[in-house]
Amino acid sequence: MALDRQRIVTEAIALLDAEGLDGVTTRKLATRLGVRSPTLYWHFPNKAALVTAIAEEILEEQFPELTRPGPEERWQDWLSGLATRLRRALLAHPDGARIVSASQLSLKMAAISELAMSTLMERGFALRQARLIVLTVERFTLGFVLEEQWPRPEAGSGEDLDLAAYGAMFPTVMAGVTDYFQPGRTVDDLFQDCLRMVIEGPPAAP
Amino acid sequence: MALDRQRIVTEAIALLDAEGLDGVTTRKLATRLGVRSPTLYWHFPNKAALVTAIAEEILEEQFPELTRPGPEERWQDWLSGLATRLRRALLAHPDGARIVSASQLSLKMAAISELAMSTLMERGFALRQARLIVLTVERFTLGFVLEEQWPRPEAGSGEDLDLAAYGAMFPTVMAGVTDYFQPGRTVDDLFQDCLRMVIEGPPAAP
DNA sequence: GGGTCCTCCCTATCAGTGATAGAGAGGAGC
DNA sequence: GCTCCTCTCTATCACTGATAGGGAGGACCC
Repeated sequence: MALDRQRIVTEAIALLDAEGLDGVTTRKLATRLGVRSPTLYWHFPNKAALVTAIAEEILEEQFPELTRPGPEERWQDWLSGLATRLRRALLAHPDGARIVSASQLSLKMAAISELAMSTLMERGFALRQARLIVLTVERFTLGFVLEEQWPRPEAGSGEDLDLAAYGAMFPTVMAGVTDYFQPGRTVDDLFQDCLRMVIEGPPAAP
Repeated sequence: MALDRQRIVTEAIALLDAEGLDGVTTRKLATRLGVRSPTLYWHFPNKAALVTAIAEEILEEQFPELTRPGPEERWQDWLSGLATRLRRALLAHPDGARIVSASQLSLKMAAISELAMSTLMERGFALRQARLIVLTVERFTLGFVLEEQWPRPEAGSGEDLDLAAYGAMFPTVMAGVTDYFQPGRTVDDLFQDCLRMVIEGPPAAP
């Protein structure tokens, strides 16, 4: 099987799923491809370019095509769905947010921005407003998933002890966390609630 | 001069300022301190702990003390100021956002959250609402600066060419950028505008 | 005073990383 | 048949974070 960019990226993502971003080394990837590591440098100028290609692929998986809202659909709901798909893309692979945030000038990301901004303008927003809204939603989503994705589950160590001390020092934060995740709520709900605040606005100030 | 954590962190930040996060290696840092690199491992268990300490120091610089709003101050203005200080902290050193986002369980960050949430609750917000607002503002700010801070200015290469192609593919995005940075506007204004949207709510939907 | 422990820094060394130089196999096209 | 081009190889670099284990020197106790 010939070695081309697409096959390299596909295998890189498999390796990423297995070992996380830090596990994606040129040697391990080459071994998986039945090849020696310098070979990769014929297809990619350096590792950063490879990571960028991975980022594009991750986005592509979740956005095979970009669709505008239906005529009856509220722009708020449509934009919220777009952000949710973006988050899903970032969550679909370990360190997804780190990877996408490290990839500069992503074409797919730009295409998403283009779609969102032009859609908002069709709905009557001025250029500047459209840009503000889209930028805010995108960067919030990235920041959210970045923190959400941090601690690769490596349980075992003294976790409760830290949590107890933490709760003593920051009672309100602690109360907020435990209050929030009470019945069947998940981080997904948290994201949706925050996203709604960004898009629809915060609750009336008391 | 005795070597202690504080002196190591101070010198690490000087090195960070000079060479960026990737330039902060144990050897370079040790050389600056007049010491050999394994010595650092007596003071820090590993490099991640060092980076976390750097993150705490970066936040500490900008938040030597945490102050609540005055009785007449709108919570929106106070919270906006808090986020602005957070952004300033992240921007004060190269890769600041990367560093802080990579540091897990930052105590200073938790202290900031605690202050913000309890302040909002004093102003009448329910626990859950306070948490949503604070979380959203924090993660948005992190995401914003993370992207803002990306391209370490390394000009020279074919930059205009890319921009031209970019503009052809994504006209609305391009128009938004050029429209925005017209007269004396800067990224600071962009951040403030986005932040206002998060805190005060988006403009009335057309 | 003498012994013992602890703190702090050292030398030597490891495995692993991204990356480059330069050789060579093998097919395409003239 | 020759030449070029595409692709992969071996060999090697400079560096990285990290560990093992030794030793100087002060603190502290008998």
